[in-house]
Amino acid sequence: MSSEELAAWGQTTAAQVRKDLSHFGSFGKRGLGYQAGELCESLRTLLGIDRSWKVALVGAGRIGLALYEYPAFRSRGYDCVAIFDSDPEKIGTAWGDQSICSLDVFEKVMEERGVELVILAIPADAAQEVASRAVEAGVNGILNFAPIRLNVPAEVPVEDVNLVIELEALSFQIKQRKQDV
Amino acid sequence: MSSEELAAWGQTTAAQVRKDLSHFGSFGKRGLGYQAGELCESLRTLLGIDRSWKVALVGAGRIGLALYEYPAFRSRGYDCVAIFDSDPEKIGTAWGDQSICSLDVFEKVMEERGVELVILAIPADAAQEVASRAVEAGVNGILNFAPIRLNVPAEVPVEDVNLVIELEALSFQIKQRKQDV
DNA sequence: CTTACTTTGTGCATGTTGTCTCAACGATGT
DNA sequence: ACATCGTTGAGACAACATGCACAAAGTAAG
Repeated sequence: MSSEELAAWGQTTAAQVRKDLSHFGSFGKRGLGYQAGELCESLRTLLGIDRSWKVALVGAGRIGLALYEYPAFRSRGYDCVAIFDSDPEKIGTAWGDQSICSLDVFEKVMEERGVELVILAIPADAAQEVASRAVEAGVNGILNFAPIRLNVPAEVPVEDVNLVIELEALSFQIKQRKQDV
Repeated sequence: MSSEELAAWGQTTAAQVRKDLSHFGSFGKRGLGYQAGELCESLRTLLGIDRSWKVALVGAGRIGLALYEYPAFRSRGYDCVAIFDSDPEKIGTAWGDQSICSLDVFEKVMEERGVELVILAIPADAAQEVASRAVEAGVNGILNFAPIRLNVPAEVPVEDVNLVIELEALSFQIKQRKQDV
């Protein structure tokens, strides 16, 4: 597969593909292109997705449920090993093979089950506190759905997913294009 | 409110705040700072979020439900005026005040209700077809949760939300930091 | 009025990112 | 063996974003 082909696939340019890949090493053969399977495997290793990760889900609301049931999740090696919620009515009930835990036992469960990633699917006003406790408990990274900027040490990466901002970005782009015309 | 204060709030530098704002005009008063309410209003207008948008939700699965029930949605002016699904068992049932429509009447409903934005919360293999039909029906923008790169004309903006990529980005960052140490 | 203080908006210098171009290299065919 | 073709990897260059520093401008106090 040539860089040209990869570029078409990823909506970018051939030069960009080659530069990005060469940043990590030399994967291609001149005159021939890249060996797809081999390249894929190398990239998986480089990206750290050649293994499975232990994930805890905080927040058993609708967003939490949608994530928990999302098939691509497990198939890509993200194993949900714990679910937490603060609602007493939910605690003790189960989703699939996971029973929902109280936040009172957060630290204990996190350590026992060796959680590496935390997904925050809770309201903004509770997110910072849970994030801090997760960091304290030694978590490696946080995926944050709450609409606030988490304050955590720089060595703990945070990825934010903010649906409202996504929609607002769309609105802005639409407005821009209408004005251009 | 000074640019310094705004910068701390948004985790950036004062110079960055001033430069970004000055890109759109001159909002501040020297020696005084920015008048928060006024600035907010100006930005809302500039971003195109000073009005409400008519949204159609395609896909009445768990992700669709989570989005539909997300309170920040409506409170920010995104009004869901239609829900579509391909599952015959869901068609005709209702969520709140919206009954779920068949994709057979997609074009008709889109026009009747004046839909401006489409949210795709459906599997990857159905997303491209619906996206094309939405463009054909004159949609202004697409928020895409399906894990594929949609092929649409450049004048229709698309925002992608890909949860797996988000997690993989986290995995990569974690791996990087562990190696640095 | 004048002086001291605060804060913006912008020119400039620096670093990062994306694009173009081309020599090096491997494969293929004569 | 040799020439030709196709493709990579890297260096040069342009475009862009970021951070710094300062003049301009406005406030406040004596």
